Amino acid sequence: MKRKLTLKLIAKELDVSISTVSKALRDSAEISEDTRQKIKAFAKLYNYKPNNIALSLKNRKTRTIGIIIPQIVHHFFTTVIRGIEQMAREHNYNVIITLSNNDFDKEVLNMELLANGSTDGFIVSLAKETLHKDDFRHLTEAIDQGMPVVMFDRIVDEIPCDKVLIDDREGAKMGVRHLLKTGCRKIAIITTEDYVTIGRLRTKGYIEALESYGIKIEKDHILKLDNIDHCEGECNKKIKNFLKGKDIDGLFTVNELFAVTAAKYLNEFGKNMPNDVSIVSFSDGELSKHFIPSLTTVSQHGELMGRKAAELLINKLERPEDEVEEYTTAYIDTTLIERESTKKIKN
Amino acid sequence: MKRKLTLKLIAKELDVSISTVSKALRDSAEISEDTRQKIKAFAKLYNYKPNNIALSLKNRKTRTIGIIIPQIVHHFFTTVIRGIEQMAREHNYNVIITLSNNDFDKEVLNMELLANGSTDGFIVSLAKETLHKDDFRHLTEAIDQGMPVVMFDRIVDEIPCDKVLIDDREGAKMGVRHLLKTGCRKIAIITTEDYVTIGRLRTKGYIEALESYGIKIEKDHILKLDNIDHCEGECNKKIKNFLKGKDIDGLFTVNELFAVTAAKYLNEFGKNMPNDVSIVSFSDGELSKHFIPSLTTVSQHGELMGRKAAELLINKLERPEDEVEEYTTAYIDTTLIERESTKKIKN
DNA sequence: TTTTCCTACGAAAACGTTGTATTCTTAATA
DNA sequence: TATTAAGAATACAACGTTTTCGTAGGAAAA
Repeated sequence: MKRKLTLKLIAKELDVSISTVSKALRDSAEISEDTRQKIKAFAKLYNYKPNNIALSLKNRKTRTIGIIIPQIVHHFFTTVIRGIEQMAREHNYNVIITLSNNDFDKEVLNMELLANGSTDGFIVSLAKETLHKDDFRHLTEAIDQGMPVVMFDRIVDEIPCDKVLIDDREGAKMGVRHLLKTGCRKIAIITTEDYVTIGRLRTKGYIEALESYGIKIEKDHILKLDNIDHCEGECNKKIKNFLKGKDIDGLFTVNELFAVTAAKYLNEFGKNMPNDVSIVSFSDGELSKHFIPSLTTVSQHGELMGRKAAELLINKLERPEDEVEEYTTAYIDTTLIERESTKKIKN
Repeated sequence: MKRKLTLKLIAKELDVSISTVSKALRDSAEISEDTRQKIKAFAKLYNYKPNNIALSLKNRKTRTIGIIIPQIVHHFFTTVIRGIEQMAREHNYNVIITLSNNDFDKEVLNMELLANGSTDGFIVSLAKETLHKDDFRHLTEAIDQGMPVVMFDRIVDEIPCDKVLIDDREGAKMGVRHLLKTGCRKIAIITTEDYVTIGRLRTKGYIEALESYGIKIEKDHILKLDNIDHCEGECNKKIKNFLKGKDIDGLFTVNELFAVTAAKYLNEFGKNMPNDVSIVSFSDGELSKHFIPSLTTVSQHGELMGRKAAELLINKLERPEDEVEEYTTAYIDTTLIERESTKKIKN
């Protein structure tokens, strides 16, 4: 349990000053070849590594990116994290992840904690409760203090900062259009209440797609659920009731979970997929891929979002002091991944 | 873009010394009631928060736990992280997560990086490549330097440190026994090569369960695959060939992915689950829950593992200097979660 | 011999804290 | 009146770096 090696210890050991050691290790020309070699050899032998914390303090830079997300047991978020991590690593940044559990207070706490010197900037996806509460002081405060912030996925328009989004409206439109192209005309949607931005936008895309085909929107073809991340008990029941005896030939859902839950009940009702009912789901994940039938999805490319978010943040962190403030909103393209839950398009 | 408030700034503003400010804020009796109130009011007004980095440097403690895992897009690992995060938060610790991508070099790099003052200790699940290479110098080095290390799930016995495991052998035994109890007698297993500890142990459990029922082990009932985390292309083919025309009535797999992949082919071969073939899979996740039929699984309670790992680490971090070194290996119980892919036990 | 200029190193400050030691008042005691 | 005690504030060192500035000593130039 020996103490970590520091410049001071090396200096004492080799009987030179701390400055000399520091300079030698950084290959300063001020130090003679001899001394430099001696010091470097010693440092290497005993595996000296500069202390990160001390460096952070000195440079007032941590080279650390803070991520604040609602939850981690969630395929989409993990892919985003993977993207962020990649990009960060490529630029020699570290990553700290904190979870808000969709809780407003915890989100605020996490931000304060990370803002106290631990990170140089944030990548945030807002907690459901925060969106609901419409209280963003913690964000504006961080920004005011000069902390660059990048929001992704669950964002709020008013905050002046970089944003990374997918075009939820376009994505949903593409998904629903695919159902239309394969011949579906009675298409239902399972989505979220409107205060969840992504749910609202995806619903909008659904509506626009139908309208572009001149199809009237039926209110009872739309099911809005409370939560976008879980679906248990009550939620299951709502989906079951919604589908029971409904005369539809297509279903669009804003996430995988709603899709597989719906599929389960459709199965029970003796419907065949894709022949009786075709399904397209937003969010491409493990469930869609391995479900039987495998689900056609609108992939949101979380990894790319993560990479983009990290890129924007790093740009901000490394821009020259005097550069003018400018905020970007980047859109990541969605892709339709065709699988077994939809019919082939006829030529 | 105003500068962050520091003790120094407050001191200048209120025309007192830095020490006075520090003491006032920490409610030292040395400072008069008057001054104390004045300083605290000012600090509160301008939302002063002590700088974490400076504190870390001063205390030579970061109150940060480093997590090093092979990958994050993985349900089990995310549940473990959630557990660690919970426990950490409860004890006022932060969490830094780094990914090795199952790459030995990256694992070493991450450890070195985090060891340079960023964290007080590690929670590690080893990269596949590390296990394969059998090179653990980075671990022993960290431990030698006084960094507490806790390993979980993908561990190696020789390293002296705390460990959190599930009893893979027992868990597999329980799963296979369940198949036996529901009447299966011709049970196959899809597992990994033996150098993956968890695969080896689960295979062992499978064998022991069969032996306890006096059933002979058939070599061609055992399929060993290379990778435990992915299953694509080549791997799919192997599973398909393995199952094709095989006369079995039960199947045990060491993870969900193998299970659903197998289920897909069994479906294709016209087998009904659970009537023709029953399936039990290790690792309880989203796939098992939502698959049709939903899968009976051996749940490994990742969250509990995470909590336990964090608890062990925090204990080490906060034990008195002179306490004797002692290493614990904690076992987290597995649970059988009965679903639709197995038959009911007859009374 | 004196001055100038390198070379090779060291001292010290700074980053933001905290805790120990010290100083300076003022009031109480002998 | 001189001494002491307390109360209230400050100085300083330390955590581990980097960097600016300073300087000793010797060689070259005048």
